[in-house]
Amino acid sequence: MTIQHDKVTIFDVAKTAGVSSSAVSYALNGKSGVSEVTRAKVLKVAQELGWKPNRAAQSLAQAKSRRVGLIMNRDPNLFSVEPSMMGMLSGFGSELERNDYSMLLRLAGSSTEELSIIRDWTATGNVDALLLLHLEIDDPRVDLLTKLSTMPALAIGDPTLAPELPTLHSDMWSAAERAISHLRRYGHRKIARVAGPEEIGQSHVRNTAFLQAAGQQGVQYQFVHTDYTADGAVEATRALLNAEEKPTAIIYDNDVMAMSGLSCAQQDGVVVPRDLSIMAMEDSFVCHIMSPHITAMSRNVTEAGRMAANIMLRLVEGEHIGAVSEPPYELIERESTGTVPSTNA
Amino acid sequence: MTIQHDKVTIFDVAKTAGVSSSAVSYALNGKSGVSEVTRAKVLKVAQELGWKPNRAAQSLAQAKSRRVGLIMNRDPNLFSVEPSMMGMLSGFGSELERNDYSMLLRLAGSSTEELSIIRDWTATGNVDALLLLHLEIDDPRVDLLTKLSTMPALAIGDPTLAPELPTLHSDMWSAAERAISHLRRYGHRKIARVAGPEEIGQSHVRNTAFLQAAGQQGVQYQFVHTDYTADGAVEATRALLNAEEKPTAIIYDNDVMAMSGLSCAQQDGVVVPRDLSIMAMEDSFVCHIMSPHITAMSRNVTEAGRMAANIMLRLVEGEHIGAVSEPPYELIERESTGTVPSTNA
DNA sequence: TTGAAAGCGCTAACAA
DNA sequence: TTGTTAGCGCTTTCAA
Repeated sequence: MTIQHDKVTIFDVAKTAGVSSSAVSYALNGKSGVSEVTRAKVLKVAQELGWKPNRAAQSLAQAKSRRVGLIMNRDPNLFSVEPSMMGMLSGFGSELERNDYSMLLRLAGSSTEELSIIRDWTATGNVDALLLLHLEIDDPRVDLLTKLSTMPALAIGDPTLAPELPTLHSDMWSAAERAISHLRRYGHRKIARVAGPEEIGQSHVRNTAFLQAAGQQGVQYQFVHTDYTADGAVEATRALLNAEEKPTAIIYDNDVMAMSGLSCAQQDGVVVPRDLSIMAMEDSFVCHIMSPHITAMSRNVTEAGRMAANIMLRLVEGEHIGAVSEPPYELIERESTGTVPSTNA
Repeated sequence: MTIQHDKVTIFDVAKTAGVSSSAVSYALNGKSGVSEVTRAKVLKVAQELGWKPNRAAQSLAQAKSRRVGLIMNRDPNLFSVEPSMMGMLSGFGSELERNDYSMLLRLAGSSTEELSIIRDWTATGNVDALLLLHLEIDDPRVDLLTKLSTMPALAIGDPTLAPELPTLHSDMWSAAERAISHLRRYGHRKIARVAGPEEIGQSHVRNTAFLQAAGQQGVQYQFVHTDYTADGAVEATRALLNAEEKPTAIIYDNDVMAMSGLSCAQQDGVVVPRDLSIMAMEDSFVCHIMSPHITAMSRNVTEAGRMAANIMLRLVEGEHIGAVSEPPYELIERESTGTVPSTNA
């Protein structure tokens, strides 16, 4: 009915409700200090006038922006191709949404640029906290943030990669243990793993986790690093299969799987002999190609995103948080869809 | 040297520079009304103190946020899988970066939610303008925004899909004309096209563009819609090949190509007979499989992103802008890489 | 060219 | 429980 067009402020609401502006503020923020009657009246009027808080004013008065920062590295691949990234973002974003927070996104062309964005944010108050993705070994962002120590930040990755920062990570040690024992149960004793680039922190963490798990379970284990190309993954696979200690099962890190565009079907049809088992971490597959079986070792990325959001909200509240663990990987066996082609290389 | 830690404001700068706060403001914003001597002094002091403007205060005073809004539909696929999306975002973001703007990102779980986010933004001043992606036919967002008319918005897509809004689009008519004449030059007279979902605005625009181009050049033409799955694309291809008027060339819309994970190689190896030419719009391929030729009909998505950013900046300045056209598609012929496998279905 | 001061819209401390 | 008022940090008008 009363569709106002120009900026309706808290004073407009106060006036038409016949109360003071502070009463309005209290009422609308659900704070005490105002009677239920006034609160109801204020809410009704605010609704009718279509009032919404001016975010800039709110931010200024409260020294809080209700925004969290996200820096996208110029290489869009890291965001676009890795499916877990978007899954996380989806959980992350929807949880922020529920709490009336939003994400501020900026683009960095280099590590230096990224650092200067972080500096900018800590000085301008443009965000309340920030999310650190794709941790690397000796990551300069981690350094900077622990040094500044004034901007809450959550790093997604193993605690060892960001010792002083709150982190959210999936328990690679238990995942590796279970992956290996799963393959072992199917009779495999020589297992290899195709890992992502060496400088990616996650690859490194997995290296040691798998090494230990394999050692404990007494299976032979080797790994090889690749870049994020299909050719690289194929190359690595060939190298493993031509080696003397040829593995009977190969585990592919999920990022390799995703970035290089490999899939079980392609592996079967194009590169990999039919009697080879393939296991990929996180969102991908374990294929037992001789039997119509697919087993997925899967990470709940959406839930991880939600957890990340909630941790950040608590960080903004000033809470101190250390290393948090995601829900454990799930091992899912199911029938193959049967779309695996029967061709071979 | 003088590393201040707590908030350094414009007054701190003014005091240590021995001038007034307004002088500082003028100096730092490059405005006239202050002598070069003072300006230099102020800049030096500000630098030393590590001053940066508080964004909330700036936004409040100027009624400008230096942010543009982006709403991500809950379906992360639309963002993650379609490669042109991230390419655009990259160009868009870097151009914003140069202008000291950033992107505010929110997640919508439904169309209704998306609309309410738009309403929220127009009321709270949280963004200065917004970018509309993935236009649909009779898009409710277009309706809402033309009705509100207070929030500048740029729609990415054909002007016919958002008649009242500024739009940025690639010229499908000329692209279709060139695609068809290209295939025609290779002797094709029966051409088919595998399009994306019917409700996607872009599919619709292409339908009519290709129909017209084919009519003008006197070639037979048909199209079929698919969903964004590999199976759907394969299904559609089969249907076309089993039809009476079997085409000798099939054009795949780039989004189908990207979303369904098809590639020239797969087409050759898995689904499509070897004597079939494949053409995909935008970032993908025309394969002349009998000869070692690949032709790409490619859209410069990064440049499109940059253009989008600059248009938005002008919109924020109050400029009136109508339909803008991206640089035309480029037709690139090159040698095949030779990785196309020789297997067949 | 300068400086003082009045906003911008909201929050929160303080009085009434 | 209320209303008044002083900030939050910056921009910008207006006098000096």
